[in-house]
Amino acid sequence: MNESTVTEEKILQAARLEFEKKGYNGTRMQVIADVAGISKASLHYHFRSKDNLFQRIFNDALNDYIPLVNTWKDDSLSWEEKVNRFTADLLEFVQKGTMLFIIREINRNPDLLSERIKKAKSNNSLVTYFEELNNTGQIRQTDPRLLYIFLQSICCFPAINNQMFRKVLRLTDRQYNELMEGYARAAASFIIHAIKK
Amino acid sequence: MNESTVTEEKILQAARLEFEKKGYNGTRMQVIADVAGISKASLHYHFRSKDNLFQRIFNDALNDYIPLVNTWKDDSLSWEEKVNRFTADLLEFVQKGTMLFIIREINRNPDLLSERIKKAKSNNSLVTYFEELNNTGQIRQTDPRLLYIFLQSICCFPAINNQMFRKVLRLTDRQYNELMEGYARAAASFIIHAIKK
DNA sequence: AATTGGTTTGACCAAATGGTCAAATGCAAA
DNA sequence: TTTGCATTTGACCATTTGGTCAAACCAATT
Repeated sequence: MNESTVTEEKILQAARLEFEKKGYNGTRMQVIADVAGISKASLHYHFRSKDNLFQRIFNDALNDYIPLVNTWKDDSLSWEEKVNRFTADLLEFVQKGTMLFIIREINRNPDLLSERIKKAKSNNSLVTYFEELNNTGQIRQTDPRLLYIFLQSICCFPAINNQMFRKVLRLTDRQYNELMEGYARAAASFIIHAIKK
Repeated sequence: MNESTVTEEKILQAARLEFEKKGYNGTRMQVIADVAGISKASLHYHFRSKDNLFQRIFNDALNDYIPLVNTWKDDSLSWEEKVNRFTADLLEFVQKGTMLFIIREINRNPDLLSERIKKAKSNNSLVTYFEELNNTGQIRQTDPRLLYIFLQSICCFPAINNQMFRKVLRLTDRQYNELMEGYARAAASFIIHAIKK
């Protein structure tokens, strides 16, 4: 890893931190430079502009997220086990705090998604999978698209809304962490009960 | 309604629009003034500062949201009917787009919630209600706090993440609206199946 | 008509902010 | 040692932005 790559790595790390915490509009190039331990001029040398740097960070985030939704085929697990694995995987990702970042920025500028989705695989594999379960009568008849939304909602929302949940439920950080400890399992169980015959 | 109140109403409406769409950091006082059809100086005459105006808008939003969670006692509906009403009420609110605003700003500055929650009623009425259902064995044993999170997630997340859902599910605006038409009922049904014995 | 008091505004200000540039620095090859 | 090239940086710039202020405006009262 040459010297330039090291600097750029430091920049990307700092930028990820700042953009995810403060959002595009709340982020200052000077702060990114400070956190990375370099000058603002150097920052602009490596990444031409704020938009440029942001694009990079945002795409990296999407790249971490999008593949998560495609873990439904290519193995012999039962659908219950697949739900278990999906909630576990998604919750682990979502806990990093990247989800609110993605949603916030997509909402600021919907075009951020448009290009990306166009070149994605043909169809949502979760939807296809549950359509099949529906057709073969293995689950209670449910619109697979709604199922997709329910799963995503239950997994993603707690991480996005944790400040509110913490306070409304009057939990200390410790108590909240304890509660979320078993969240993936509880969520999977909730979902499975909701759709099994 | 005197002349001054009219102006302030115009300002509040414009400010709500801007703050909800762009967030605190993305909002410009000049734009609020333009949308309200007055000068920036006049805007500052009525609301001392950006923070001041924002506080007002944010508190109004919270005031619309918080009471929604307390519709669980004081009537003779069955718990299934209460779930139905809750999802319907919450979804109606959430459709207005205020939810992402609230979450985004709380995340920017967690203190926005702290003061408010302290002077709220003693305990979350949904949690109390489902605790009772648990104790009297009317539903499948489930941590009522998790239940609270599940309900909120299923109702709130679609409105927050609609850009993503729309595109990932490859739906036109028309198709998406059709899908969301029956969302409240489908969500309630999903939840009821998940916890009934 | 003159006075008064609330309201509105154009002009202006200071600070913040993304971005540029020429000069300096360091380092490897010749 | 010198040359050449990538990297770094302090100084600087133009624009944006929240906020101020004195002067103008206007409706009601005297």
